[in-house]
This record gives sequence, C-alpha cells and structure tokens, in this order.
Amino acid sequence: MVVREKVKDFNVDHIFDCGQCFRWNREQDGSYTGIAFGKPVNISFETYMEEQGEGRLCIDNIDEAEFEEHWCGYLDLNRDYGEIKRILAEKDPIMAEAIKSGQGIRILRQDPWETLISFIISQNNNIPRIKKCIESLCELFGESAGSFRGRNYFAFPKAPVLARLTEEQLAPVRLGYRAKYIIETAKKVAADHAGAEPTDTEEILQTLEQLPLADTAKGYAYLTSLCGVGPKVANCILLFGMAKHESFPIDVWVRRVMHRLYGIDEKDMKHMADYAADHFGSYGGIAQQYLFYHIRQLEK
DNA sequence: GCCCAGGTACGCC
DNA sequence: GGCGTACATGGG
Repeated sequence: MVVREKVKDFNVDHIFDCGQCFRWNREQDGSYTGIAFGKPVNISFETYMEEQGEGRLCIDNIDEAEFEEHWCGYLDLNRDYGEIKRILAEKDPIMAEAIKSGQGIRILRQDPWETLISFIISQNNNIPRIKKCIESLCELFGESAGSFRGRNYFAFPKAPVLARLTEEQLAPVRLGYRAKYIIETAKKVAADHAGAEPTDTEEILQTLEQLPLADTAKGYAYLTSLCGVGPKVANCILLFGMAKHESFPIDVWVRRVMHRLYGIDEKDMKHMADYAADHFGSYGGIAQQYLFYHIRQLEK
C-alpha cells in the first residue's frame, strides 16, 4: 500500500467515471478497483475536510518503487491542475461552471495499445457496453494477472495475440462490426513493431510505442491510418494514451455542449475544433473532459 | 418496432 | 474534398 498526503485536485469519481478509461470499477466504499501495468490495484481518496480540496490518496497492492515507476505518471500527479483550472475558468463562464462539476478530473496516462483498441470499441457504442466488451476481451485473450480481494484479473491482450485471431474466434466478445477493425489494426501494429529494428534508411519507422515521443500531428497521422480509427478515436488515444493534452476529441456529447452551451452549429465540427484550439489551446483536451463530464451530469 | 450510444468506412458526386 | 448511409450489438 502506498499513501500520499495532501494530494490536491483529485476525485476518484471524476477521474475513473469520466469516460477516459473502461477498466476501473467503483466499490461499495467509493474506492475504485482496476488493472494497469499488469496488476490489479485499488485506489481510494479521502478528503480531510469538506471544501478543502486536499486529501489522502491510497493505492493498495503496489509498493513505493511501483508508485514512482508507473503510478505517479499514470495519475498525472506532478501536474498542477489547480493552475490549469484557473487559466481555463477565465476563458468563459461555461467552462468555469463545467470545472465546478468535475473539479477533481485528471487525465490518465494510459497504455497506448490498450487505449487504441478500447476506443476502436467505443465507436457508436455506449460506455456500459464498451466496458463489458473490454472485460470479455481480456478474460478470453489476456494473460492472468492473479486474484485480488477475491476476484480474478486479466491483463489486456497484446497486439500479436489479437493479430492472430479470426473473426470467429472474436465473436464471443460481441464486438459487432468492430471485430474486423481490431484484427486488422492489431496486424498492422504488430507488423510495424516487428519491423522497427534500426535500419540504415533515412525514413523513420513509426510504431505505436514511439508515438508518445513524436509530435501530435505525426501521431494523429499514424493513428488515423489504422483501420477503425477516425478523427475522434485518434484524438482520444492521443489524449488518454499519450498525454497530448491539446487533443480535443469531438463526440456526440461534446457536440451537444458546443451546440447547446456555446451556440455553435451542430454539424460544424471544424468550427468546434477551431474554437477549442483558439480558446483552450494546449489545455484543449482537459477542457474537453470538464465539458464532457459536465453535460453528462446535466443530463442525469 | 424505434432510437441511441465517446464514429468510421465506403461509395458517390 | 464534402456529403449519405450501412454497420453489430444491447438497453431503454
């Protein structure tokens, strides 16, 4: 168990139930259990006093070394979200209101491969079913990650494993027409990876794991070249799997916000993207998460 | 039966 | 390049 005191701008519901991740589940006590880096973990957060915005973060089933190596970055703990919120709140009153709804949001730095496949599954789908599909995919094709608090866990299946599957083998996961996209994308990613040995050619080979280091435009170009990855999914992968915080995914909910609250024409995606780039700049993706969380709260 | 869900591929103009 | 439309699946 790792404990950190005086953690600010952190709310487990805002972080794990804001649609950026699909493998974290809420427990009776309000904590969340999930799996990352091949290991099941429970995360709880206790605020010292109401309205204080500080609290104690507990991560169970890891040690200090694992915290430093993986979890500090995964939870984006070194970023000052208070400062980001101050900057964004000044942009407009709608954003200021949205930040109040999701004041404890943090953008996770998830595994690019898992994020890629998860968001291919997300297209034209709803969050509960996305979670079911991913869980089933891991149970059927992922390596066992042991048991934790009486439950068995499975790691996310790696690219070469999915690349070898047929649509028939994937059928039990109930992915629908997305099964084909996933097999094709897995083949491409696995092949790129296999071919990524140093060569004497000028051309820099692109692989998925190189993308977080590349600039956003290059990452976007690679991702949208994959089958089943369009503009929205690519931006989600850049944002949630590669910490490209300027990426601004536009889905049905964000369209709803931009139309209803900002008055932008419902089908003018270009205008929405331009608005985000102009107003929210390098924090576009974080702004998008406050808006996404906000509109969904309003609809509940 | 219909509509919807963190959209995309594909064909047509 | 901008438009429609089909697409698997399950919940409301």
